Amino acid sequence: MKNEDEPKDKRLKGGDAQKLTMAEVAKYVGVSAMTVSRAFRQDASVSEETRKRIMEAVDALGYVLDLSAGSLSSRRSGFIAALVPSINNSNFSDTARGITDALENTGLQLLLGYTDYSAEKEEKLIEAMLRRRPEGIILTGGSHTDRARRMLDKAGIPVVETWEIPEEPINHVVGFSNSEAMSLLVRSLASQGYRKFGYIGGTTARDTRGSQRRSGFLKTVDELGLGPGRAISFGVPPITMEQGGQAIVSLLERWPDTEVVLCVSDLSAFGAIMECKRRGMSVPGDIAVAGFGDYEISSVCHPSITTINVDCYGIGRQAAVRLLDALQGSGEAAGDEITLTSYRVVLRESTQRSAQ
Amino acid sequence: MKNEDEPKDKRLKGGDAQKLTMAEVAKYVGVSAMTVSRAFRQDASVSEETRKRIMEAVDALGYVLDLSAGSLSSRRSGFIAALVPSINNSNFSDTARGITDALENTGLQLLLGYTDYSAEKEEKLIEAMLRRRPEGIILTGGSHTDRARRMLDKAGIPVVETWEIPEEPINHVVGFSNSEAMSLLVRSLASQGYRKFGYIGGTTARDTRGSQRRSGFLKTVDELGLGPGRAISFGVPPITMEQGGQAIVSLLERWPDTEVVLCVSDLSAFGAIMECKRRGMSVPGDIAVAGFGDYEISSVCHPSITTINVDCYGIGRQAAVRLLDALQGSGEAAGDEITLTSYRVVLRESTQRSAQ
DNA sequence: AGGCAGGATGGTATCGATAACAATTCAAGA
DNA sequence: TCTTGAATTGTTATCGATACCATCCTGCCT
Repeated sequence: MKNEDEPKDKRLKGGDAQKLTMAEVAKYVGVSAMTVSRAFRQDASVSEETRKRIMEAVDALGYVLDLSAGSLSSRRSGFIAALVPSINNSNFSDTARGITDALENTGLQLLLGYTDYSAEKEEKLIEAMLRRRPEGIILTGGSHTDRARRMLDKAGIPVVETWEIPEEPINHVVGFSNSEAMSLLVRSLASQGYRKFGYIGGTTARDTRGSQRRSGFLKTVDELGLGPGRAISFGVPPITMEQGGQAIVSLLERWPDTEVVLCVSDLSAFGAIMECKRRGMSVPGDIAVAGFGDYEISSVCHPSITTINVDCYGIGRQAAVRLLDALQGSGEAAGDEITLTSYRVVLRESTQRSAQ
Repeated sequence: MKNEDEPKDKRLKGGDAQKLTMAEVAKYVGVSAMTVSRAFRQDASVSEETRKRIMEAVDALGYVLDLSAGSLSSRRSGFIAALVPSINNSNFSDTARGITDALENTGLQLLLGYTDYSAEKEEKLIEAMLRRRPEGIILTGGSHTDRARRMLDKAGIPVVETWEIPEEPINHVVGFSNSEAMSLLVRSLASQGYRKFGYIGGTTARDTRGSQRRSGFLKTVDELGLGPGRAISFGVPPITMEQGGQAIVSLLERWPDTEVVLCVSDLSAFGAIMECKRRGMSVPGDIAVAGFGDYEISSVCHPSITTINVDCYGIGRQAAVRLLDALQGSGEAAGDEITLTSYRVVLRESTQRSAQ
């Protein structure tokens, strides 16, 4: 009764076999489609022997599970959406990596988008993502359009905002205060004896983390009684290394006696340092420079660059864990939490005071 | 007890509205679900007036289209899958950006995965992606497991391999010969007068592009009669800047008279240069260094780094265009094509021969 | 006037898997 | 021996949108 003499040699040809469905696998094995479906999950109750036979058939036929059908009936898309400003920025791609890694073996897949630092683009992306019915969504920053907030609210899925502490969080938060982190860097350098502080970075509303770092800088310089901070702005994000170089030139033209320059990110700091060297200035001899983010480049660069180390990977990882928690124990712990991630000052050569 | 029933401002207040369906929008407007469905497409025949009313209702109710349902019945997932070795590498994230940009306004969404330079991980990812029934798939490189090839073949969707020219292409190819590109760089530097060439990079099977560059180097040095090339290997990809620094130290210990060192990528070249400077050596005075990939860092660095510029963004963009072509004119031009992308030598300070 | 093209809209049957529940088997305990 | 229930498998009804075809209506041509 188990002899199936149907021809089964027309596989490996692609195209025609594409319409292979679970029911056909079931028929091939001699069970119901439901049993095949169960064989694909780990928790389901299927006898080892049946599962083995099914999996052999799956292999022989080259069947691939169709999740889009499955997610419709189970009402679980298996997606987590995440939006970052840019994937070219290694800080954010580290975060994306953290998310992906945390999602491993959960059956959830990451749907990644980049907003290009634009709230409008973010709004569009959020809508595009929600159309896929993600089970949760991770955002960068706390600045969103009204419509975006409404859509997120209505979607009824957990939301995690990352990389900063929004004034009005939507739901969960995993991040740190960019302003305080920058403040810490200022104080740290002040305690090394630096007095005349310059800053390179934008004020644009596009990059709220950048703005927060800037205001942290200005506030702290003020608090320390070190006169008004000297700040230079340049183009819109994403910031380039080259712009850092241009900016430090203007800054030093305007305030030649500046002792140390803090930059919104390591990338601009690197650009600034390289431009200085190109012009024959010594760093930190003539001018000290610090960055933010502790990119790989900063430890390798000569001089190595003083910076704030941020746990980019951990932000992603923890954001995903928050989401998973919210999805599992949905009944319990409905509280929106703020998870603070660590940062620390990394003093390196670029701000070393020469012994004198 | 009544109070207990009250919702305590729980986050999921949109929960009830979540089950909002197209049929309900239709009822609200007084049309059929089919008409609502049509209103969401641009080509469909719906009167302007009806569409306006529907869209107002969509807005008022906060309805969001459900693509997972749509893709099941239309049998078009709206996904394109792309696998890159790493998203932390800006060369590949540029490619991802190229793909995303080319997909804009096509109604297709990018499903991105990273293989971590592992064929096994690639195989798993391919399966995970195929479960979402992507309409096309973009891979990096031409080295895949047998099972991966079988799955791709059976999937019956267009495949584009990128970043190199595989010996046995699956389908479409968008890339360039890494070996020839490296060869061009060698010849170019030889014509500047360099004679003693060193190379930094791995031989690992994980990074086929790296291996190709290496063999291109060795072959060309040999062809030019410049003795056997001096090659140093180091750890597994993803290569770090720091490893570049370590590698050049070993290389110069072993072959102190080396005149110029070529690196598998700009990142290791940068690390090598910085390490030299740290040790008080001048680049290019004492040793010349060149990279591959023309990362942002190379033009900003001091000294700026000689490299091969690769059209990373264009690779992504063209790969996506190939895919779109294959999807549209599926009847015509079934031929698998190889699209060559451009590369060029960029001579910079790091290999400048001093006038003497 | 009649007829007909073509735009606008509705009705129904899917798409492929899974939830929910029913049915069956088999083993162990009363 | 009968009962009970856990383990395994089957049946049916969806999930929510869209393909496909039918219908209705308007306006224009001969």
